[in-house]
Parts: sequence; C-alpha cells; structure tokens
Amino acid sequence: MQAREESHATFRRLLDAAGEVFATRGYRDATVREICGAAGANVAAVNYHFGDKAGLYRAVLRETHRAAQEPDPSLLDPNADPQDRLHAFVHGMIRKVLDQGRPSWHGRLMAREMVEPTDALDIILEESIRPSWGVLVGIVSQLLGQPLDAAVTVRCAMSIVGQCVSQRHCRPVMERLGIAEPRDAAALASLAAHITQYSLGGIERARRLGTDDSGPEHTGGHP
Amino acid sequence: MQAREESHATFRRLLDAAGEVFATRGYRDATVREICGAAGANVAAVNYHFGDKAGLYRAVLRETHRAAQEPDPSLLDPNADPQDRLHAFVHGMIRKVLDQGRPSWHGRLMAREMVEPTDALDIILEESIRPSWGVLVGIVSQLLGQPLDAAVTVRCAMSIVGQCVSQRHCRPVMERLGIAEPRDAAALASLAAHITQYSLGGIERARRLGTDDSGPEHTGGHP
DNA sequence: GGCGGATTCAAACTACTGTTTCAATCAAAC
DNA sequence: GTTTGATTGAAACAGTAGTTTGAATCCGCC
Repeated sequence: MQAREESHATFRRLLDAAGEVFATRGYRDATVREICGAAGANVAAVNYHFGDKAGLYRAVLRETHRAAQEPDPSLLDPNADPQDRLHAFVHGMIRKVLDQGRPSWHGRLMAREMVEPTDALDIILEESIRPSWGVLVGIVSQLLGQPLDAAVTVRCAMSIVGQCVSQRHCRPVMERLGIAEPRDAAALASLAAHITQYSLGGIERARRLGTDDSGPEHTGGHP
Repeated sequence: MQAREESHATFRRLLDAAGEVFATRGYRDATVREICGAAGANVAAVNYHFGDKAGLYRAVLRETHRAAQEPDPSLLDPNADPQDRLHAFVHGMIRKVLDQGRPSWHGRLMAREMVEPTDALDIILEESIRPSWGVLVGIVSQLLGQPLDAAVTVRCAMSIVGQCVSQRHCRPVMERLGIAEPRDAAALASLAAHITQYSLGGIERARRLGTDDSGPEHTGGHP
C-alpha cells in the first residue's frame, strides 16, 4: 500500500499527533482536522495515508503495541521466585499505565479502549492483554500453591490488575482528591512495591481461606 | 422553571431514557434524537425541559446521586468492628457499580464520568465520591491501627477502590477473557467477600511492613 | 364557551463532521 | 527537459449534530 520504511514524514507525524489527540479526546471526540493541524498536514492526508479515520486509529493502536517495551526476563521464567515475578509484573504494568516519558499516550489510549471499546479493541486484546493475562494467572497460581478453585485464582489476578489500571482510570478523580500522580521512576517503583506487597498479603489470605476451613475470622456476611 | 412534582410524564421519561443512552453511548456519542426517540418525545422536548443537552446530562447525574440507596448503618458507626465496616463498604460499592436491577445505568454512568470526565464530574465528586472516600480512609486507618504514614493509608484505600471500580471499568475486557459478570445478589456478595478478605490480607501486610522494620521478606526492589 | 399559559410538534437552521475532488507540486527516471 | 507517479493543497460535498422556530394542541379556569 505504501512505503516500506516510513521515512515519510507526514505519515509518522500523523501517527504521533493522532495518538496524542485520540488519547486525550477519545476516538469519537477527536477530529481529523485537529489531528492534521497538530501534525502540520492537510485534512486529506489522513484519508490518503490511512484510508479513513478508523484506519488511522487502528494504526495508532498497532503502534502502541509495537512500542511496548520488552518485559522483565524474570517475568517469563516459571522457575524464578514467584514473589519476584509478581513484582516484575506489577512494576511493568504500572509503568505501562502511568509512564509519562516517551509518547505518553500509550497508557491513556489503552485505558480508554478498555472502558469504551471500539471495534479495534480486539487488536489490543489479542496482541497485548490476553498474553499478559495468561502470565499473571500463572504467577498467581504459583503463589496460591496447590490448585485451588480456578475462580479464586482469577479473582486474585483481577484484584491485581484492578489496582494497576485504576491508577489510570481514576486519575481525574484522584487528582481532585489531592492524590498526586507518581511522576519519576522512584515514585512509580514505590507504588509498584505497595501493590505487590498488598497483593502478596491478599493472596496469602485467600490461600489460607481456601485450604483450611477452620478459621476465617470474618468471612463477610455481617449480621 | 418547571413543575414542582414532576408528574410531567415526558420530563421523567426523558430523564430515564437519557440515563440509559448516556450510560451506553457516552455523553458525546449520545444524540438527543435517540434519547427523544426512546422516550417517545419530540426532539425539541430536551431544550424545552432542560435547556440543552448538557442540562439534561446534569439532571441525569443529579438523579443518579439522589437514587443512591442508603448506606449500611454499620458503615457510619466508628465503633463497629472495622472488618465489618470494610465489608459493608465494599459490598455497597460493588452493588452500586455492578447492580443491574433498578435503573441499571447508575454505575455505568459514574464509571464513564470517572475515566472521561465532563464539566459535570464535580456534581458526582462533591455529592457522592468525596464523602465515601472520607469514610473509607477512616476505616482503613482503623484497620492499620496506630497512625502510620498517611500515604500508606491512602494507598491501601485506593487499592480497595481500584478493585471495585475495575469490575466495571474492565468489564468489556473481562467479558472477552471469559470472566462472567456477577448477576444475582449471591454472586455480588461472593465477589464482595473476596475483595474484603483480599484487602484485609493486604492491609495486614502493609501494617506489618509499616511498623516493624525487621522482616519484609520481599520489599520489592528485585536484584 | 372561550381565554391563556404550558406543552408538543414538524420543519428548518446553523455548525461541524469525515470524506472527496481535482489541480498544483514534488522527485526521480528516462 | 520532459514524463511519470506519488504526494500535497484548498475547496467543496454530503451527512448529522444540537438548537430554534412558530404554529398547533392541550388543559385548567373564569
């Protein structure tokens, strides 16, 4: 369709500008005129290079996935210490979701797509989310020890994911509640450490409740 | 401006239809023509009764808050068992976020507004979110015992909120991952019990790490 | 019955959207 | 230097959005 090595300046500028605009405004609210304005290109450029607005959006999502940094090697090693694996997973996810360096819109874009999916969600899902999910479920299984109810594993994994993604999804509200966004690497690492420890505690408790039926001090069902 | 007792049929039908449409499509994607169609009203009805589209949206948001069910009494009692208070909080939040009964769009609408805030976020924030947040921070403080770093309390509280709201925010992805949505009250209660227990484990671990500096087996910072 | 304000209605209006058009421009091949 | 194909540009196009208009209708009240 078009150039092998996108040396094409406009092509790439459109991609970058579109990522930023789509991330801030959302697919529908973003106008191709604003994108082209930010990219210093003509309105017709989008249709020429990407077919239509949706094509540009798909290209941006693919770019987002392509630019994802390599995962921590200990993450994929099933023999590594599971606590270390969990920490690597959480730290990587927090970075992906909150990191402001590089094109900072990757995380924002994925967050949007999760809450308000377009037809292009499947791109992100199959290429990025599902593999990660498999890894996480493996780690949680390791931490839970002997095979428990699969539903317990899934819920614990979801508790971990929820803590990470909510850091992005709830950002506007957190800001207004006076909770500052972690900006530098140290703050991100500190947050990742908290979520890791919190989750280790949660998983440990789920493990105990799952194995011995003796003493769940408070199972819930309040009077 | 208009009637005291909204016996006015169209007024109320517009409110209900708008809630549903806004929740599924989002503020921008929702068209007043679709809303009026669903309400069986004329297109001009929105402007007549609510001034403009934004006015209708604000009215829907206020309605959402007004219709929130009373909180569990043990929630507000500082002398109640903190574990019970936490469970009551989580169960209430899960219900608010996932419940499909009644106008089922309340949770969806708040979730949208958190991720992609409009000017009307402040309505929800001041009337609904901020008070709840204060209650939760109080409960977590209780559970953490002696006053720790305030940042620890906030992070634990955020871990709890994150687990709850992500059940709504990540719903489209979870669906595709084969994680079914809790439909009946029992499933909601079961999920609430998991999050409560998981969080009690997490808070307990945060408490230990915060007080004695002796033995955090894995603080994070992997080799 | 007729008056008067509130409400509903079909239609038009204005603004903005994504897209298309076609001439102008550029870059290299011959 | 001309030709060829790819790219850019300004303008126009078609569709849809929220809103406005002004007549028609309803409904309680004198």
